[in-house]
Amino acid sequence: MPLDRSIIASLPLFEGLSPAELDGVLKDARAARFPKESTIFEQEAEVRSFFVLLAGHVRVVRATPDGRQVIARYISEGEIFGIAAALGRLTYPATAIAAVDCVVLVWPNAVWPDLAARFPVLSAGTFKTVGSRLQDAQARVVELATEHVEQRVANALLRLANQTGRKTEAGIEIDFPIWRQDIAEMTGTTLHTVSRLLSAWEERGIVVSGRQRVTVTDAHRLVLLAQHRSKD
Amino acid sequence: MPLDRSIIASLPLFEGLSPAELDGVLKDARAARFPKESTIFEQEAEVRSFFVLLAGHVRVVRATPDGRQVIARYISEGEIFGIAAALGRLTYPATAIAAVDCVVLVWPNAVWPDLAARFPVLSAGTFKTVGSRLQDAQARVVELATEHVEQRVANALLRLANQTGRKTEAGIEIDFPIWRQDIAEMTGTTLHTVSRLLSAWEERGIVVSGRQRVTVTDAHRLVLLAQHRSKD
DNA sequence: GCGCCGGTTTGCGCCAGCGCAAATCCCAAG
DNA sequence: CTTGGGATTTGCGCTGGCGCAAACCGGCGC
Repeated sequence: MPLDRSIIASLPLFEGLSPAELDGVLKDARAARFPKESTIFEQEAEVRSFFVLLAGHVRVVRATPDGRQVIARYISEGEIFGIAAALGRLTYPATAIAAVDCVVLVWPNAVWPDLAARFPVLSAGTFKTVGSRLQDAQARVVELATEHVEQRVANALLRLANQTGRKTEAGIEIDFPIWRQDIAEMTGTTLHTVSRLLSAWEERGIVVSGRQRVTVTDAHRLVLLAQHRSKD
Repeated sequence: MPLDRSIIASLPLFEGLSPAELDGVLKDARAARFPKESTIFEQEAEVRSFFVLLAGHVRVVRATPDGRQVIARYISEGEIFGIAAALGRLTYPATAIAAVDCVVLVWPNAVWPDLAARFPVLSAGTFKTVGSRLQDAQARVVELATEHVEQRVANALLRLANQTGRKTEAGIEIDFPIWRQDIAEMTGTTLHTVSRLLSAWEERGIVVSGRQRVTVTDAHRLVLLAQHRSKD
């Protein structure tokens, strides 16, 4: 396993583990590569593993019975995901797809109880991750329930820019291929509406976008759009 | 503390604890009564305690910066809530209000790490609870993103009926006072639309409703409404 | 260089559901 | 019994945003 141990050791999740302990944690793990657009695990499939993302970006998608789908979140480097087992589930609630070529650590889910018991740091860190996902999900519920499409799309772009933005001379570019349909599935709208919004924003100099690419050039005005109250 | 220990012992959360262990868990708890419509904890307030609901129903509400609010969930008897501390938060992300007169157990949040370490059953149970809340929240995201108001309201009523329904001769009655505005805040719509829907459903014999009261008389047809695809 | 294919843009018509406003109803206090 | 106020119902007009369809565009393979 030619993995850089020091990079792994520096992940927040493993903070506070001694090198020996880290060895113990990693003993049961294997590294795996997932090429762009390949499936890491599938919704409804039996839970066999949990994962830590070392490099790349992962898209987590929930499909509805009638074939529509919603992007639950993007996983960034260093995050733990696929932890359905720890939450007492037998099947994955969503599908995970590599948005770009990815490197992940994989543990068989059976080792979780042991790891969690031996390394409270891990358990607490996972609690924290789950907690922030819960916050996140509930914030999105509020957003979907109270805000207009324009605000939601603005918010989604801002979140992406914050989470995975790469600074370029033009502005903050979202660091993986994303197309209109994706943004629509993050915000509960249609690719048509997203396209219209991006076009309008591009005209006003707030974003620059093209095929599978979005760059936020004026984050400040985008924030204003995101906060815009219908009653002001 | 004139609390019926056996009732507490029978809660799923405490399953698997010996009577002695249960004593240890309860040693740090105190019981408290919250009258109808009183606030148990407030959004943004510093986290001081976590709670288990012994009797009653609690409404958990998130307020938006512009004064609108969204009902995150109703807590039923036996559930743990206000566990922001376990999730690494310093303030509560929402406000909890007693929907009816309530009895709760209260722990100072400082005892959580100790309890979690000493009683893995508690920790795992809380993980499970948080996991199911996360599922729930993400399911609501999908619902809000893909379904129409009619389906969302139908789903909300079905969830309430399942979670807290009381069988009467007329059908399944929701067991606490709930008004149109509440249902609107659970589903991201307005009380007007909810009222129109309930009126229409009442005409068709699917529900009976009145002031602060809803009874589902034909759950089967309500399920059909909830599942109705726009393209059928 | 050309054509194809999938992503993107844009126009157009429509309607679900919101906002406003008024009427009505029902409980509870007096 | 009467009255007041909050909950609920209902009508009406308007519009945000969807669905459909067509045009457009840019990269890639041949």
